[in-house]
Amino acid sequence: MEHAGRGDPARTMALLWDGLPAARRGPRQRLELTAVVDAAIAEAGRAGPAALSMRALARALGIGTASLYTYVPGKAELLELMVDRVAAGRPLPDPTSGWRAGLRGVAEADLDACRAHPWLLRVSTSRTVLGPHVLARYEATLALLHGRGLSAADVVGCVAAVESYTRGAASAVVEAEQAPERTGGDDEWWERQVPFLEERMNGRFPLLAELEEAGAFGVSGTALPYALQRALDRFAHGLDLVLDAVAGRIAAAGGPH
Amino acid sequence: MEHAGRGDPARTMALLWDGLPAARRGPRQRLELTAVVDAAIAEAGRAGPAALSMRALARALGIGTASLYTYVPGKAELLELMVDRVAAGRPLPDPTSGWRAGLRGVAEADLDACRAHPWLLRVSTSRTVLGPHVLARYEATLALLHGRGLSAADVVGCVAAVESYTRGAASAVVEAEQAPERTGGDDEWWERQVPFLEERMNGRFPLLAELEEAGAFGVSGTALPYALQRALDRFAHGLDLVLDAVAGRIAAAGGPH
DNA sequence: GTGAAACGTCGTACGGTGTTCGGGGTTGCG
DNA sequence: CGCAACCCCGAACACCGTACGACGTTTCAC
Repeated sequence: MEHAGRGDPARTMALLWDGLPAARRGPRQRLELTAVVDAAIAEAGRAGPAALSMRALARALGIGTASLYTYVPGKAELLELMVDRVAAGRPLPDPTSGWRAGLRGVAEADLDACRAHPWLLRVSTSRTVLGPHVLARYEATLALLHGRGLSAADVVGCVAAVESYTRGAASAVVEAEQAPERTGGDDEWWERQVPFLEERMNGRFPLLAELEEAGAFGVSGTALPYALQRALDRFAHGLDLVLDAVAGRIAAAGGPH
Repeated sequence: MEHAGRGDPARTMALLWDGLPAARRGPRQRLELTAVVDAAIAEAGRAGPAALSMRALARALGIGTASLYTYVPGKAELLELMVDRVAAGRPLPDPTSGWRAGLRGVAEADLDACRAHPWLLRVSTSRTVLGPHVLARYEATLALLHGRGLSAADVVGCVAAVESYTRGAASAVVEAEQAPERTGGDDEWWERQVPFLEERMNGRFPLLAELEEAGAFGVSGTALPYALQRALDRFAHGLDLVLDAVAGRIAAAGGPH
């Protein structure tokens, strides 16, 4: 349903790299492929990640539902096109300001993209969307770590680790961000849980209680809802941790830092 | 749809901690709540993560679809119960063999659980499922890092970072594992992509080509499909990286390692 | 210039989803 | 013993992604 990479790879690759084939016979298509993809992105953003119904998309474009399938083989392929298009919108990392700032920038840009387009987290990662913009970003990210003494496998491995961390932490952020929309109240949910929780876990989890007492679950500000601010704090904290680990590998390899 | 935490928190918490309320009037329910949850887990595992339809679950249990709603307010709450039940099946980390082995064990147990129950990755993380078994696992995981000189915030932050990494890397593994089931062939997909890819990216991504030449995309074995083995290799490599970072924090804090 | 093949369009239909409603049957308290 | 409370469930609602086939348009080959 929400998975990509399902259809004919040849057709998908052709759409990603070349767009719609020029038709020879018959009436011209009323729309450009980019218009379909852009409208899909807008529609998915508006409707939340329950996401994008082909009917609603067709309505927004002013065409019949079935006509969508002349532009795109199916929803899976459309999602792949959307992923590559979003990747096109993010800036490439700047190699002049150092690998650490660059890698942090990539992770933060990915987080921003996931917050703006929550459906990104629902499409496949293993069968990477092999579109031109996705690959260009990957190439530029690898370049940040290239030539610092790391082995080729380590370069790829470190980038993959940062990406995995980003994906996991970003999904926590996105879920925190969307949660209030589902139940209404901002922190209301937590507050309503508290009495039940305290009653049940009364004394059964001493370490949790101790850490809570020590402020381990506090957040850095109150402007945002608690759950969101906590997820953002954790994203930053964990990203530093992962980048420290990469720094350790580079230092061990003896390359320029 | 696949999100948890939607219904009445009181009802959900009561189900998680106390099970079904004892009925006073009317016929007894034919099933136990645990039977419903276990059947749901089995059904979701069998049907893949497209996952669990209330109709199919009711059929497997030999009851009408609507009857399910007398046990559980909705699908979201059922998913929460399933999460807590799966957590109950995983062993708690062993504190005697050191924090590193313990934390690795938690991450690997989480990976195993995600591979066995792919729908785990589709339920919310931010609004944690506050069930007894989930909390017990969290408490035991925090205990691995407690008393090693880290601040309370660092203990929580490091555990959160490992969890985020695990979630991201595990979703790559699970997607690699499920991908073949969707298109049939094991590595067939990659092989079919190659000719298109080489044609399009011809010379546009020199670093990618160089790293590929250097074997950066090789895998540690050929027994498993390529994409899955690569995801597993990356999981292990990145986990070491993250654990190194935690070790660095512990060393900097001067606590017992 | 004309016929026919190829193509875009889209109303309709199919099989699926989660959930609600209302009535009928069963149980157990007072 | 009566009646209120409860479980059960067939049917229906409002959606979803996608396939089919009729219809109108366009363009190429002759």
